[in-house]
Amino acid sequence: MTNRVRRTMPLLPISIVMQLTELTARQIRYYEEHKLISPARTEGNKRMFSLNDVDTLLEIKDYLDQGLNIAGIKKIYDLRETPQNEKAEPKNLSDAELRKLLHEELKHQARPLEKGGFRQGGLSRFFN
Amino acid sequence: MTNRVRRTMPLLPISIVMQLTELTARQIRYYEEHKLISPARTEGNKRMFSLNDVDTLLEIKDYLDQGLNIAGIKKIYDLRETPQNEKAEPKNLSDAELRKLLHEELKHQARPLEKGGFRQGGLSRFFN
DNA sequence: ATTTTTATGTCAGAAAACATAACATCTGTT
DNA sequence: AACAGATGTTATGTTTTCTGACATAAAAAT
Repeated sequence: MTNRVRRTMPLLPISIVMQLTELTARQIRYYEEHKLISPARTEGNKRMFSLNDVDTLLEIKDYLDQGLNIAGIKKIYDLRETPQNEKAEPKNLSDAELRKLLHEELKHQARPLEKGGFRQGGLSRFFN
Repeated sequence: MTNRVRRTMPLLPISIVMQLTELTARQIRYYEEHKLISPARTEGNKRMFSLNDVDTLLEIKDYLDQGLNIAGIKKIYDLRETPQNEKAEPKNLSDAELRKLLHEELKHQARPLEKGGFRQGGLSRFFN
């Protein structure tokens, strides 16, 4: 009878997002503070999250498990959101930074293998 | 990247459901009081609604617009949830009651024609 | 034509959920 | 050892939601 939720619609309070992601409120707010997500706000200033936000949070968890730090994850997202002019100028992100990022990632190559047991990516667990 | 939300999962606070359905909290609680919906509760007793609940509420709105009353809508839902043994015994719902229901509905046949402007059914508006 | 019932509005008081901010702690890096 | 990053914890204030009571307009019953 119904379809796909408009994934950007701010529907979920932080308590639900905590359950869905198994993150603490502290963590979620910290990631927002560092611009990894930007949940909407109610008139009364309460955060309201979209399904996209939840997806992003699950990704962040993954990246952190893989040894990346917040700065690294941030850079990855900044790159994504800037397909810009077909890979125009290298922008203001130095090669040094990118190399460091890559290095960081390689260092931790022996990854923990999904402690949750299963994680087929994103929100698939909650959908059908 | 993602799919269909597990429609029975209690995800939404009443404020969001109000927006989604354009019902007041009073109305939503009243319909619950009359067993048309049964939203989950948090530990702290706050209502949490599933997408199915939202669908149901939109249906209720429609039925009310069509002149049905709460009792009538309730009966319809009770019938639905009782496909039971392939239409076993007529149960405890008398023919008289059913005739009354039908009559009720016919009386109001000249329906208002969707004041909202558009309503293609269910949550489709919020999905893609 | 009254009286009753329905569906909803509104208000009050209490409790839950959430907000921000500060300080604490652990871990890995310099 | 000192520091920075990520998160835990606690305190305090605001928003949201709860239940319950009373009010009311429209519909139904008498």
